[in-house]
Amino acid sequence: MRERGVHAFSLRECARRAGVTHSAPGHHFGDITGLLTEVAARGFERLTARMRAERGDAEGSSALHRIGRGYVAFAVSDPVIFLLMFHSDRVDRGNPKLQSAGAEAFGELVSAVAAATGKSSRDEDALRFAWSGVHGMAMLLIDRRLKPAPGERASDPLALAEGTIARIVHTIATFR
Amino acid sequence: MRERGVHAFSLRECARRAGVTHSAPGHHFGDITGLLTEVAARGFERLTARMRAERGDAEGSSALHRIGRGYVAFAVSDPVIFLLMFHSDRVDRGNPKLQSAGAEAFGELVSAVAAATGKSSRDEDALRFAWSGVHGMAMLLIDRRLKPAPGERASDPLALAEGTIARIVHTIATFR
DNA sequence: CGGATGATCTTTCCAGTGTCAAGATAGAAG
DNA sequence: CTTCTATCTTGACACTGGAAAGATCATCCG
Repeated sequence: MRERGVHAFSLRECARRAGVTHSAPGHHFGDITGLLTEVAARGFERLTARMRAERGDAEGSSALHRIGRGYVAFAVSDPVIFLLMFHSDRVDRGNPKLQSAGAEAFGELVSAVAAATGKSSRDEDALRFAWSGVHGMAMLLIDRRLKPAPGERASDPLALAEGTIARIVHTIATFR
Repeated sequence: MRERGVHAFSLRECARRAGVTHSAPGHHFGDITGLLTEVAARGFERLTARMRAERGDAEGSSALHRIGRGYVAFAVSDPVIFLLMFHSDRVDRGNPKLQSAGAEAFGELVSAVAAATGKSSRDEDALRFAWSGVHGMAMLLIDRRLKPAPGERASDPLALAEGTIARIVHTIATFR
């Protein structure tokens, strides 16, 4: 999948590399959607882990900044899986494991936003704002749609995100 | 494509519905990537038209708000094509027609951001912030990942975006 | 010990797919 | 009247996902 994109992924090639016959995968995952759904679910688990690691024990708006950085970093480091997780029409969105893995990742964002706003009750507006900004950043970076400003180094795509993330966090921290 | 997603699109079924034989499309578009690329390019032309129509003759930060609304509205009204345009691995990103159509759509955003900031020189930070926010909003709405706040009607997905777009625009208008 | 059970994988088959090469058709150009 | 070009067809090939049926084998239970 990483080599040639989701569309080029094939059960048979997958089985070949695993050293089994072409219908062994079908036995374990039902069909190709089942397999991709499992891969996506594990992707969400990895996203959660990445965000937690990046957050560490940070508090306040620093926590949100780091969660955002972890989110974008994960997307950039594994773009094909990230796209599969969020925007592929080849996964089963109703799958319970996928849903709960997604919800857990989302929970990290919720708690970080709460840390940044200092509010006890969930602020849906702040959540939407934060998620949209960070997710859009991730998607645009994946597609290499953002160009470095004049004088800015482009070597690390994450560096391009840093300023925007800071701006998002700052805006949220001053939400009223 | 709209009926069953990009992954289920088939040249042969396409030809069947067009009333021609299975390899007529190949003659016109080379291969399936060529056809999808053409569809994506026309998608960008429609996106541009949609944003222009929504902007009308608005000026200042109102212009940016409307451009953002047009962007999101297009994405929500034709999600499969929007996804194809931005994040499919089945289009040829190097295609000149696709690139120029994309650049023209981007130009609308650039000019709207300039209108909102009032700056004459292009502000890359503001651009990134605006584009990330609006694009992320569009993607999350497409995937139905945003839930209405308590007491908020969910009937129209665009309504969920309105507040966030306003917040983005306001933040940009006060960029310094 | 010995049979039942269930998990894992294989074999075989089918309809469907993208792509290619070669040919047909027909209108326009000269 | 010939040539050219665009459009499409015919026929073939290797590949795909999936279904059905069977093989192998460890484990459990009496």
